[in-house]
Amino acid sequence: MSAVTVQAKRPRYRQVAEKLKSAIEAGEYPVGSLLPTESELCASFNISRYTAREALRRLAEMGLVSRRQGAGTYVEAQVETRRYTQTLTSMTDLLQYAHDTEFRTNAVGTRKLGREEAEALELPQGEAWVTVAGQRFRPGATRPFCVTDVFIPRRFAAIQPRIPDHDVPIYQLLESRFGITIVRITQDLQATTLDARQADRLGVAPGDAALRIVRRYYDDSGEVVEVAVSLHPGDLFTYSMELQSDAT
Amino acid sequence: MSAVTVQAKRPRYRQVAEKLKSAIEAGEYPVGSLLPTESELCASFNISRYTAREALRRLAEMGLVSRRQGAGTYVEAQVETRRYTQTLTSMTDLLQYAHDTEFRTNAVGTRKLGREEAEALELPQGEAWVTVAGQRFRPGATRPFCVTDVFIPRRFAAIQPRIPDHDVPIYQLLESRFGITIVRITQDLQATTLDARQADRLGVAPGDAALRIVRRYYDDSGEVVEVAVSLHPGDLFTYSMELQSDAT
DNA sequence: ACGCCGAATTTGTCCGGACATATACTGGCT
DNA sequence: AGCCAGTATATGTCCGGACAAATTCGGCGT
Repeated sequence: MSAVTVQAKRPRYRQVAEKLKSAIEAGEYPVGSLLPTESELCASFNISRYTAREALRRLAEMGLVSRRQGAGTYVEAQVETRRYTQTLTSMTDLLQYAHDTEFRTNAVGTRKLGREEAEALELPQGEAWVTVAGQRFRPGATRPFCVTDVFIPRRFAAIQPRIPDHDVPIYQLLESRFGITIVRITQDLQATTLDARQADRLGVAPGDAALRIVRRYYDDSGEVVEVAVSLHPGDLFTYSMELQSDAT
Repeated sequence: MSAVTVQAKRPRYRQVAEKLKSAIEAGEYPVGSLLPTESELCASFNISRYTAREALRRLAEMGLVSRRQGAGTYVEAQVETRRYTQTLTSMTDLLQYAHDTEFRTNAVGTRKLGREEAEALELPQGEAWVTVAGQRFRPGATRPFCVTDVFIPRRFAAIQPRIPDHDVPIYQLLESRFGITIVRITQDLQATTLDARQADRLGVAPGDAALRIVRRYYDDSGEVVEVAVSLHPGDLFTYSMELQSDAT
């Protein structure tokens, strides 16, 4: 039995994809330039169009190239950027609130923001917003692990009656009620020191450390559809996230 | 000009994929069961195998089904979970440290963790770890916006000489030096109150609020290859993240 | 200069067929 | 009962061809 190099026999389209990937990495096809056309690849590699397309599809999935009908295959990146993805399925993942936590709505209303408030949230101050204030409790707890202030543009005011005792996140209420889709979410997390009013709402002492999370939800037109500000006592809450590498 | 319903003509494979998706959502094919085979789909929809495969490929990309050669197409989920992805290309994204910030290494060494320390980090306490302590400064700043403690398993001790004035993240050093791949990262963020020693390292007053971030890096075998603990003064640092919905 | 139209080009969709490879199943042997 | 080989089945790889749809670009006319 001879010691054969265990070079796993890879499919042709994979070999072609790897050759092209190397060429891109070597700078042979700079970012923005066009890759050879499918028929050119067929000729130079002596393969069928199926194999060429399969190779290009893999490169596109890696994010190295993009393809446009009628135009060609453009080089998008010189190296494959590893992507880590965070999968959000329910509020549990993003908001980290187990479904059995209890939300108590303290106030729902519509008002214009004061200048200070608008600046702190980086929102236009002239407009009126639907505002929701609430607390969130773990089962059996007497002291909330979160107080939240939510701001929603006035055009979604019809959502107000569904706010108290909602058991899905407000952004999902907006999605189903108004047929919009949240395509982008930003989150800012910062440590702050609680002032007297905040500490009172959280049931802790003023001056304690708290985690402040500002979430902004954007629809496909880029408009803000919700801003949520949460305060968590430092000893009661940890924000955990897990990032998985996209296996290729 | 008549008001024609702009029902865009969709390709056949897309129509087939949508039909199958609806059937899965309706519970016709429960999770774990087998979808019809390609040849069955060819017959029932009167399509070629190419079209059937293309439809199934879309379902697989949506995460609804998985395919195994020789076995068949298994239903993996009843509904498409919207996935939001966070792309990490460089340290800027994950660590949020611009490349022009300056890292000062305070100490590099090897030691066993004390019991308290090991428990706080949820690490085994018997083993020796390479430890790195450092501060990070913004250009021109006199006070650090971050102090970091890094723990690395002893088998990577050879990395130590490359630690001081590293300009790529340590986990990338480990990847290139030891040929490992980080496939999973977890991050825990919490607000804490600084004790005297921590405040001193950060150059702020004891009792101030700080953001504590614990990052754990895992390789493909599930082993921890690095644990990093960062402390950020509340007034100097905001952790921002942006999640993009995967357009389908 | 400007816009419109048609031709050429390029990728997208779809078909039929063939063989390879992984998996599951069946039946016989020990 | 348990192992093993053979067979059937399912997806994976690959080919050749055809037409559709989007894009590009040159030329023509105004």
